[in-house]
Amino acid sequence: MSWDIKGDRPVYAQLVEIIGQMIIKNIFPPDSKLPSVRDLAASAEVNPNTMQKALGELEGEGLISSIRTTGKYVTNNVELIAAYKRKLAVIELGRFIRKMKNLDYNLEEIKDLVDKEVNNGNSFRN
Amino acid sequence: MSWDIKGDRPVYAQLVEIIGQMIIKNIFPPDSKLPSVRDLAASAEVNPNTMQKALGELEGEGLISSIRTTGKYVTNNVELIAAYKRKLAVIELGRFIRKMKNLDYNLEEIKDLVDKEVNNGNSFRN
DNA sequence: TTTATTGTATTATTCAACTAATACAATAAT
DNA sequence: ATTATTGTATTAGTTGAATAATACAATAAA
Repeated sequence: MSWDIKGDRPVYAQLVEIIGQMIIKNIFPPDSKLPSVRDLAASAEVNPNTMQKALGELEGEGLISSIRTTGKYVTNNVELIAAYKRKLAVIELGRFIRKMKNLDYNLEEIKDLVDKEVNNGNSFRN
Repeated sequence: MSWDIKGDRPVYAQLVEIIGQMIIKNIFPPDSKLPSVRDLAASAEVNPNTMQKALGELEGEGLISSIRTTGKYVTNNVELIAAYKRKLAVIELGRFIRKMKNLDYNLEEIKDLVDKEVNNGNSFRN
C-alpha cells in the first residue's frame, strides 16, 4: 500500500480512505499501534495537521482510539471493522448502479457488463 | 431530468455530467438546438459563466457545436453520442471495480454482490 | 528528575479553483 | 437601421483546503 495522493480531492479525505483500507486489509491489524501522527505525516509527505484531521475522522468512526502520550490504536472490534467494510461497499455499489442508470443502462445490462468484465477480463490475479 | 446540484463537487462538472446524460437520453436529441446559455443557466439556477464552462467542455468532446449569435446544437453524429455513453460506462465500471478491490473484494465477490442487487433488489421499476 | 515523544489545539497564511459581474462582439429579427 | 439575442471574453471576488508555525499537555523512558 502506498500513499498515492491525487490532486482531485481533498488530501485529508484521501488519507481517510487509504488508512481505512489499510485497516480493512489488516495492514494495520486490530489492536495494533499506529505510527505516530508525525511519522505517518512524514511517510505520506503531508502536513501533520492534515494527517491529524484524517485520523480524527477515523476515530469518529470508531476504528481508531487515541491514548494521549502513548499513541493511536486500531480498534480490537473486528466486527466493527467488518461492518465498516460492508458499509463502504454498499455505498460504492449504490453509487455505481445510480451512475449507470443515469447513463441509461438498466439493471440487466449492468449485470451483464459486470459479468463480462469478470469472465473475460484481464484478471490473471484474484 | 432535474438540475440537482450538490455542494460536494464543482458545479460546472456536475452540469457537464447532467447535460451529457440529457443528450445520451435524447432529452436533447441529435441535431436539436439547445436553449441559450442564459436560459440554461437560469433554469439550473447557476451563473451563466458556469453554464458556459460546462457547455464548453461538452463542445470539446464534440457533443455540442456553437454557431455564434444563433445558438448551440447537439451533434448529429449519433455514433459519437453512443461512443460517449460507452466511454463513461467503462470509466464507471473500472472505478467501481477498483474501489471494491481496494475494499478487499475479489472479482467473484463483486459479481455476486451485483447479481444479488439485481435480483432481490428493490427495483420495481426498470 | 529530566528528557523525549506522544497527541492536541490555535492562529495565520497561502493558494487554487470556482463563481460572479460586467462588458464586448456578432448577427438574426424586426 | 435598430433592436434584441446569441456566444464570448475579461476581470474581480469568494471560498475552502492545505500548509505552516507554534504552543500546550501528558506521560513513558532515561
